[in-house]
Amino acid sequence: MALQKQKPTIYDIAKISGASASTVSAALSGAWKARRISEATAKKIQEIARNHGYTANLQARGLRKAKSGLVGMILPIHDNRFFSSMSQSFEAHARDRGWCPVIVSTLRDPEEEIRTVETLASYAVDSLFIAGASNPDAISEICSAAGIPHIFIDLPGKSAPSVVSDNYLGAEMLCQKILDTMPENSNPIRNRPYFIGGKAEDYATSRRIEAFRNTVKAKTGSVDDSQIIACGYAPGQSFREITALVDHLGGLPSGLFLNSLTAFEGALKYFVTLPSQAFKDCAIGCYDYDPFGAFLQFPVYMVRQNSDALIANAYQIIEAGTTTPKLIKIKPDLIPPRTIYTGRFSELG
Amino acid sequence: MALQKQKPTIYDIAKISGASASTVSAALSGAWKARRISEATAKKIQEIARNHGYTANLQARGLRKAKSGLVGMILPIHDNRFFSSMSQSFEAHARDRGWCPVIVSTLRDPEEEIRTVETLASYAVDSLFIAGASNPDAISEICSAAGIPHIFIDLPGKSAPSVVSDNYLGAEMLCQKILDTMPENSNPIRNRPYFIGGKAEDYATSRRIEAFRNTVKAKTGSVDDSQIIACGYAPGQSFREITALVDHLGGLPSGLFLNSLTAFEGALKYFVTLPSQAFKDCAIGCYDYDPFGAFLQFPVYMVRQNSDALIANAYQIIEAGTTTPKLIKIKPDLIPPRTIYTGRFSELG
DNA sequence: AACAATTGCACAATCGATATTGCGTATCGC
DNA sequence: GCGATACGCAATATCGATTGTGCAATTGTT
Repeated sequence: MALQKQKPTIYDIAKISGASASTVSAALSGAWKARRISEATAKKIQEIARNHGYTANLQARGLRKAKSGLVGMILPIHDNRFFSSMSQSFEAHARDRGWCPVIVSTLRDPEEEIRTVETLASYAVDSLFIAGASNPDAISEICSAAGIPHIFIDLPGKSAPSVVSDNYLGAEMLCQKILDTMPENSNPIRNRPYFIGGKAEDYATSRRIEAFRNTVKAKTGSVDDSQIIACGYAPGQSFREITALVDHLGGLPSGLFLNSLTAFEGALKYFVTLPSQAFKDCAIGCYDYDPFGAFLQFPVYMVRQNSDALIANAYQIIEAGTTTPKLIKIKPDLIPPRTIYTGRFSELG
Repeated sequence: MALQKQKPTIYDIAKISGASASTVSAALSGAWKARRISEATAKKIQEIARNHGYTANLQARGLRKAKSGLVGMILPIHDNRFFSSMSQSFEAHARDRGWCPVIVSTLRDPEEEIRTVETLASYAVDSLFIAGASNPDAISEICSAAGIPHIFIDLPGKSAPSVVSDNYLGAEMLCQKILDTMPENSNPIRNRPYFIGGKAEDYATSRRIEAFRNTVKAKTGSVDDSQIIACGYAPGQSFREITALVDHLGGLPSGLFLNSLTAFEGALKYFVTLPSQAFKDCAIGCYDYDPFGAFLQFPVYMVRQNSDALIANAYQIIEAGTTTPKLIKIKPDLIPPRTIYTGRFSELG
């Protein structure tokens, strides 16, 4: 058991089989035909390798081939339905291609982003998927310098291809629903929808804010800056902002556009302090989908970004070898209240 | 820009600085003091390296040192609050130590598990955290053969240390709450709690089933096997089982112990087809916590496993160098309905 | 039978870093 | 003033795989 016999290398297998290391390598890598190794020799070596539990040292291979077999993805946070379902898709596609996925979250910290990209570059990831970065250009530069094909998900990079959700469309649909279902409120400052969460500088959020503005303006004639509270993504922030808002308005506004699941979580943290009927006069929508969010004590329209389509398209582009800027938009879906979408992994888990 | 100058290596830096590669290595790795390189030389080399954008090739380093700087974790699925918050903790702890986290999900497929562990071993991960594996012994064997320190999370391994949730205690607390809040039902086969989800063979589930049995028996005098429906973790499964159950009982039972968030999701998919008042006469509890699950149209008691404590303890054990079997139990928390726990990352996201 | 072509494989260089060894020079002790 | 340390660094082997090259032995050609 505890025999510290190291893992066998091609040299061990070579010794045992009587062949040379290069022959072993060829036999095991599948290159034996091209290298004119006889089938008998190849089979024999493969058999011996199997019996001795040989597995390749992927660091050595990676060093030699200047490739690693790793595909990297960076995202803001794991602990979120949107991103974790992206992880799931990312992994499934990687697996299909025999690659090993490395998913790292950067907590939306620009420095952490850079550090992470550099680390992944040092491990020679063969390509990098970047979701929700705050400084795409700096990342592109590092990747380009290291010769790493990369692609941006859900934010357009200036110097690499991108696959984004159609944030304008999604926000427009959601906003329209909020406006349509918004109850009349006698208090004018409460009788209008509010946008909560996200960072105005972020591409996705900026598109959504634009849609919010336009849609609300078209319906109600005007939008005040105070209706847009881009307080970041953290639950703690939105909790504080909503608390303050309700305090200021003297109650919930008649419409709430929650810009992310995390913002929604923060809102929820406040909502639980309210009596149940408090939600009667507020139409609530959330950009991003969570099955549990779809069945709360109040109806919620949610926008489900098609994370699998985002990822699938990104893989296609990467595999096609495209490195020039290019923008693909994926249409999100508006999910009505009480709709449980369990996705392509509903038979797993 | 597009100058295909490869990333500089220590040899490039050596040439530029006039020093030898080994000196460059020492200067950059921080080992220069121990290797009696003068501070002046070291500083000069570091400066040059910085100016030329040198970063170490971690594959080469890994090959040479027979270490990779990678820490692996395998888990069943990303797209789940319990596991994704484990990922978040796992990563944070890895970062604190300067390690690079590699998190891979195996979809509870035993073969995939083995393949994944072998792949990670081939990349020479320095240690491996195994959460929710279906065949711990096989994994242990591979790791031991490869000399990889490993630890099991939430299931006890026979040949390596483990950190587990106190599943019995958690299930007991949850079950007690369900029994306490369970409404009286005139129909005897509906007037009892049902346990839904999970695999009876799995350690965690088996402990929970035991607690369920004992607690229910203590309260009601008996438990029938039909009350325990360990139909797996997939939402699709629990959806079908609950549909069939309600069909068979002629309505919801008076208590439901949902054994995982995924089982809960499946239940939800059925619940949305029911009228709102259907839940009045059913006490529902879920093992595992989701903030959105805490505020549904019906009250739900949830058990929050302390994923951060699980991970933190696991890191401690790994760092202490413990490789012998050992079992640490972490107490889970019972979270009442309408309680939004946003965790240690509530200021992020 | 002489020569060419093919087959089957071994040898050695290489990837980029680290670790061991050793050599010349400066400093020290007495 | 001469050997003993200490110092500062270069050379070199090494990690385990891949790959270009070359050399026998076999097969084929006329």
